[in-house]
Amino acid sequence: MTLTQLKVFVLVARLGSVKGAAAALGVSEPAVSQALTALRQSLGDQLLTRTPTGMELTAAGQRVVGIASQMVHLSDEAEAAVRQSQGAPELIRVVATSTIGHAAAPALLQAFAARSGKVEVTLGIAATDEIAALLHERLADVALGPELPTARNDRISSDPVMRYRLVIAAAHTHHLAASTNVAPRQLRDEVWMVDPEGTDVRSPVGQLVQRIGVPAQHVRVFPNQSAACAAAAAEGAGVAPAVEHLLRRDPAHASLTKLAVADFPLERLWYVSALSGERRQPLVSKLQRFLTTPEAMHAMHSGDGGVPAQRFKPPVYVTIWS
Amino acid sequence: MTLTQLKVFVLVARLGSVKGAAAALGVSEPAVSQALTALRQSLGDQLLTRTPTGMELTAAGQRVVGIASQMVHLSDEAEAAVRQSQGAPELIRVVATSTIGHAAAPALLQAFAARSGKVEVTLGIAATDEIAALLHERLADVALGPELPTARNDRISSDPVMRYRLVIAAAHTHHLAASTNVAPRQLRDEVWMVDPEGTDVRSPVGQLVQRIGVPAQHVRVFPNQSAACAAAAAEGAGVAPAVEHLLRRDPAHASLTKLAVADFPLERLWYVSALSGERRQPLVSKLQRFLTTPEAMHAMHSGDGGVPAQRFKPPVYVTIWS
DNA sequence: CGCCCACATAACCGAACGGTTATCGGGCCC
DNA sequence: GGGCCCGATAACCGTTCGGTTATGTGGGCG
Repeated sequence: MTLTQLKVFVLVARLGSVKGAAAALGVSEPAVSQALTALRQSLGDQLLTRTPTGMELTAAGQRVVGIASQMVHLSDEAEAAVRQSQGAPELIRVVATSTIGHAAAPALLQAFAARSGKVEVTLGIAATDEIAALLHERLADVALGPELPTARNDRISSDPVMRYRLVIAAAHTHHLAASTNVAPRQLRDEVWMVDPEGTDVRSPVGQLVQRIGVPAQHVRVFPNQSAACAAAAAEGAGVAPAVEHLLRRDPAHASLTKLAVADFPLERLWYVSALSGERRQPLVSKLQRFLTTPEAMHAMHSGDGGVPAQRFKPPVYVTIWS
Repeated sequence: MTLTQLKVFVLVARLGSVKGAAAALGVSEPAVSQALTALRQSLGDQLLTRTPTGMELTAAGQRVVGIASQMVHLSDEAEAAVRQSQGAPELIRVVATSTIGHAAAPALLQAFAARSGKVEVTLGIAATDEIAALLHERLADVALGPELPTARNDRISSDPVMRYRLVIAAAHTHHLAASTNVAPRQLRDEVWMVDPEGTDVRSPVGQLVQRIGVPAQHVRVFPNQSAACAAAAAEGAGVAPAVEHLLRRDPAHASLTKLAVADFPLERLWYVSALSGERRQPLVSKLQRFLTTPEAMHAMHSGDGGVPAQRFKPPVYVTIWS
């Protein structure tokens, strides 16, 4: 399997004709035909068959053409990436879960970048179980979020870097606001206002929602925790799980109270995760060390703004529904 | 640039050592070193530089290693795809926007598959502006949804296949339920209960929300239109834009009414889109023809169930936040 | 029937790929 | 300063790749 062979295959599949592909590539017809034969042999399938009306994809060919097309696309992209980053600063690509990614990471990473000199930091948001894949595919260098399960023999290491407390926020007018001892089960019929991480069964909030047995239609998802808190404050009903020290600097803070739910505040840890088996990028270790410094703590509590986070939503995907 | 060169590069980057990579691959050290040199020349960047502690990625190398890793991954995947689909049925991969994907497409595609014999149909959900990319990358064969803008010189053709009417549903107890003439602007302060497509500014509902100027915190997103309608019915407040004929067979139908909003019901069309410049897959044309038949109309109105739709959320991505 | 069109195959060729062994060169460390 | 470790380079070699021209082969169609 060769990139040029793949390129030829994709073109023939598109045009439905060897002749057409040859013309498009400016080479002779047998050249195309041969490239196809070679690919056929190396993959063990005809990929394309002759029909009266042109060339048609086999079942396997249909599956392969999408993959091949992307490989071709990526080879172009690699060249573009090099051209574009000649002399560019060092790059560290951080991915975080929703809560930390919106509320804490921007300020933290800005402080880190400012302190490290010529460094470019990017920040993406993803669900917990996407994060492992992103690290493995080297689409992200390091992740901030809950501890990643070290499933099978994958080589991801998670180290705790920061302690936080999860509280249940609600409006002052909430019917449980005055209670001094709320049982978690009492919250089952509340409307839960959560950020996207709240739908992630591997996050603390997601697990909580699941454990209590909140019905799905009572869970309202907001783009971030701040919006969820604002809604809880505005509507005067419903509960919004929130990170205590982030809540404190939230605009809605004044009109919210923490419910006295048993077991709360919940003590949890944020972890920094990266591929461990291999040589860690120097910047990754540097970031990890930075996150445990008082300077980082201060940056998180004081600042907002900084490196903007965006949903990890690239234009194109690799593997389709499988 | 060769696949084996990329494989070598990724391995060296991981291990931070030429020697280690050579050992891992079971080849001599110069073989690895040379592969690296060749890649360096073809890309025009050092990619990896020697340091006292091992090999370190350059700025360009950092960008390339993720891309290279995926190309290697994809080459494996291509082989797996062939093995897995020897003798498998023909495949047609449909992508649809949220509304049609959940409510109409499953029944339609099931009817199509049943009628066509040995065919495998998969259905994915994506936002309008992801769809064009998915078609271009050949990750989907055909799309159902709104008309796709024929931007630049891209070769996507959109053809109308089905007419539908958009209505504004609300609970019988809604304060505007009895009005016989509601101006759109009156709905600005309502809570809008929408499916994910409602957040897509290129969908009819998204445009409506934007045009009326509904503030973001008044938009509640539900996993599908049926859930949004159920919430509107249950809460007795808020409005849920819905497709009229799909609403008719919705469980919440009995407790909902259509508001008499000016300009409503809105007449719209669903389109089927595919790459046009190239040879169209026979199955795609077949599906397109099928969708205009009375049989398809009947399937959509009667059935639910069928081909299950899932969010287009693969494990791995191609392009990073750029 | 035989022509024609389009893909496949054959035979051939230069260049690149992927591998080897041997040698050079540049930091670290004793 | 002298090893020593590790990567780069040199010289060499067989195989594959990607291309050519020439020659099958097989299915519509006049």
